[in-house]
Amino acid sequence: MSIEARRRKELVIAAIEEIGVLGSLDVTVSKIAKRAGVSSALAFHYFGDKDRLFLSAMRFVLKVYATEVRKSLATADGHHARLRALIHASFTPSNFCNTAIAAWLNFYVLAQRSDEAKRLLWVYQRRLHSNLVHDLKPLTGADAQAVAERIGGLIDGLYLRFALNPAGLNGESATALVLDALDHEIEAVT
Amino acid sequence: MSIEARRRKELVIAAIEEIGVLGSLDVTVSKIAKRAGVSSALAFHYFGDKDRLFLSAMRFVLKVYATEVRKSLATADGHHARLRALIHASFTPSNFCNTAIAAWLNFYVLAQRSDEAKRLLWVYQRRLHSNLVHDLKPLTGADAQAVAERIGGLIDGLYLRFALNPAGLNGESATALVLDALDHEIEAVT
DNA sequence: TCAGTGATTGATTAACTGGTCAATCAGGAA
DNA sequence: TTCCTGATTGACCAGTTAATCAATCACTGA
Repeated sequence: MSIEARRRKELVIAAIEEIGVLGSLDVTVSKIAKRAGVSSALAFHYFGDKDRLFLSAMRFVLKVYATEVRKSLATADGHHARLRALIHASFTPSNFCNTAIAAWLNFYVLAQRSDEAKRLLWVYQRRLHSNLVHDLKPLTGADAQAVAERIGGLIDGLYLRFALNPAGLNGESATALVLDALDHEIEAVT
Repeated sequence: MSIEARRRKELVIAAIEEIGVLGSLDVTVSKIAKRAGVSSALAFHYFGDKDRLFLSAMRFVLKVYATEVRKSLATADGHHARLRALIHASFTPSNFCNTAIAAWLNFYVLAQRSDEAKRLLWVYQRRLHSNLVHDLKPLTGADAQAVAERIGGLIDGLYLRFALNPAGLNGESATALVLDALDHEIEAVT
């Protein structure tokens, strides 16, 4: 791993942590750099400006999630199992933790003023949606679109509720909640 | 209406609008005051500091929502109708619009650093939850808690999705989506 | 008339922050 | 050695902003 790659990663992780601790995008480049053990000037050297550092942090979080999804799907056999895997991956500790969710919440705020941030979140939602639809279709037929909309929406909603009250929800209970919703949706169609 | 009450309301509404336009809490008191047609010093005179202005804005938004819910429930007869009214009220134009939702999203961010903001959102969630449970119990029995969790979560999730892409969703489609989820949940139990 | 009270503001300040830049440093190639 | 390139930084600046404050202004009750 080159020095540049390492520094970039360290800064990106520091940014996520700092956003997580502060709970907002109102973090200073200096604080981020200090957390990464370098000077703020180096952050500018590598990322150009603050927003590009934020966007890199976003890509990092979404990539972690995508990796989790891929890993989970690899071991799943059959449509129902794949749906379960998809839901399970959404509440894995690497995503469903304080820092990741605080950052994720703030990325929605960033998306209000950054088209690139909006695009990234959009890609995430579309991918989840099409994954859901793909395995829902054989089980629910024409209702797959609407069901996917509801399951996806519920997942996002639980993220939001976790952001407000991390103690009131954990990965397992959230997974169980969504799995039940899935079963009820499928049951209602058949 | 006293001058003080009028000014406070004007400033609160200006704050919500400004947050809506900027899409973040990174708004200046001066801009808010200018939007309200007064000087920034007056905002400090009435609210003491920026955070207390934000909290007042939050209370305002949540009160608008509560009013909508009360109005909607007043005309509903029977458990199922009350559930429909509850869901319908959540997607009324006065709540489910660009400015309100942008503000609402940022209140979740505010809650990351303000206990009072956290408490206010907590009250909102609890009230929705207990409202749902109250009318769900006769229809779903012991599952009422879990179903309410899912319906409430879905509503929040749709708010979030609207924040990202206001064009992809409107009040009617969102209402229909949640109503279908409700029907499927009830159907699955009976 | 006049004193008192709350509304209102322009001016000011102290602190902070994004971003720049010239200057050093370390290591490899020639 | 000498040169070059990328890593790294401390110092610095220009702009912004929350909060303060002394000073008006408008009105009311005695």
